[in-house]
Amino acid sequence: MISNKCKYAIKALVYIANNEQDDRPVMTADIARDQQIPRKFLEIILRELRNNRILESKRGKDGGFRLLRPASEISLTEVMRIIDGPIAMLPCVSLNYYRKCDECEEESCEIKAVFEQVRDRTLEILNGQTIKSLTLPL
Amino acid sequence: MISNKCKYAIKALVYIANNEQDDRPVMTADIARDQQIPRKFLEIILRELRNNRILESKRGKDGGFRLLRPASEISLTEVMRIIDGPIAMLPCVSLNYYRKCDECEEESCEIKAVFEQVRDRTLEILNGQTIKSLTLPL
DNA sequence: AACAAATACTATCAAATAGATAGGATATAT
DNA sequence: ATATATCCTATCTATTTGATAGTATTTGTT
Repeated sequence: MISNKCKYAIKALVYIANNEQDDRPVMTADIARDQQIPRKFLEIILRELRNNRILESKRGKDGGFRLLRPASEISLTEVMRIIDGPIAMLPCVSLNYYRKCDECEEESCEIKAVFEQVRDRTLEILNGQTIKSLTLPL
Repeated sequence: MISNKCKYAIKALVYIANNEQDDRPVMTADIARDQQIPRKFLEIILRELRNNRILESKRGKDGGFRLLRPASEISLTEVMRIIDGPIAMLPCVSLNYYRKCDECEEESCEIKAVFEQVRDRTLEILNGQTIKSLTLPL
């Protein structure tokens, strides 16, 4: 399962992508209202995405958030890794958050291979998706 | 990520399958020692698997656990669902633990389709795996 | 009957994570 | 100046994760 936080992050980014026709940044309050995301929680998420160079922010009146890159260059996996960490089902099989298991030697691990397969199939799908590909068609 | 508990459950079942040549049940203490799983925690896991009709137990001297069915008829997904619950990445996309999202209408959900794909590819792999297929070749 | 050895059960417990909320500081357009 | 937005810090509750302790019960053996 991905966390609610991660789901909110993805939905917020898609919302921003869908509403960036003019050059005014998108406000937290608008996203929160339209996507039914708790406003203060969303603030934290958007700031985290900004700290990770997915968004840029503008403070003060007429402030808000804008994508720092084209939506087509923000992959779903990148967002998921920022918010939730590993995508793989086992730490010892994670590409970006690898951690050795305490209790088993990997050479003799019976279950590692299966979860490597799951990881590969999952990434095939998720790597192909970007914020752009999740937006509404024009 | 699957939980440690789930990883332990799978490893314990594979261990039991690998050690059931004679008809003596396999003891918690042996599994815990050989697989480096905390013993008391393992007790809880094995009891849970017994309550879910994966294992049968025998108490008292020479007691222990045995598979209730052939290893080839215990799928990996069944075990994972017992211990960890849903396999899907979103509740609204889970086959066995479906739950509607609070904040969005599914017809207009932008991210549902992707996670349905991930679910299908994941299940293709995991459904094909059984405790038998994870055991050591003879 | 006594004993040893195994699971069954109940009750906790600590740490981490999830999912937020509150309140004030700071920046900016008008 | 003022209104409005993000920024930041602190806090909070509930749940989950991962586990431990201690006792009850069952069973095979002597």
